[in-house]
Amino acid sequence: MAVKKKSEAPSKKIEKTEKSQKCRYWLMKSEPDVFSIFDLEKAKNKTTHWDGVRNYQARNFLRDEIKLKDKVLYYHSNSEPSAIVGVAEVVREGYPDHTAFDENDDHYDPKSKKDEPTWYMVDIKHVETFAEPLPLSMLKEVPSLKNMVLLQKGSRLSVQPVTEEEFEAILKLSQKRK
DNA sequence: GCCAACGTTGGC
DNA sequence: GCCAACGTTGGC
Repeated sequence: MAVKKKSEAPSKKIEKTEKSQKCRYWLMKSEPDVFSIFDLEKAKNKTTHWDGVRNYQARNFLRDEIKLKDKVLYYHSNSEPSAIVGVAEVVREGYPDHTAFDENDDHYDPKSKKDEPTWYMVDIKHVETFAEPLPLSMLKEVPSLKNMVLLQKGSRLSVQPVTEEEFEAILKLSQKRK
């Protein structure tokens, strides 16, 4: 090729001074009949796009707040039992949810235009599946989790924030159950 | 399958 | 802008 190769940067010291932006934590719900954590494990690169969210509050998180490397608790809703079943990681930040443009898709939304999309999604990659799911009934018994969005009465946000403390407490619970 | 809690739509 | 009617979510 005629293109001249750019010379390497003279030094790599940037890496050391690079600030490690603290990651945030989220919980995403999925009905296991539709897409379970096992489906995520089996997916190509163990990765999927989180399409089909049609709620504005959740959309705002997907579009504006969820960043690369953020950790995600994977929750099985409408399940027996409903439970947190594992962890995933964000590998692509918010971009338009193309299923909204597809007339044949269940989540088609004629109001969403390609040049001004209403709905967004992120890509997440499987990190771990808990040895034992952590059922809702059990989470409700844990004092340090009482403020979790998931556990609030009437809460049905399918993409919701989780505090670092809550996230750590849940990992610990999972360790204990092994 | 029931139903409470939410979110959205649309008439006024 | 109000609010009734309707549709959806999701636990049980």
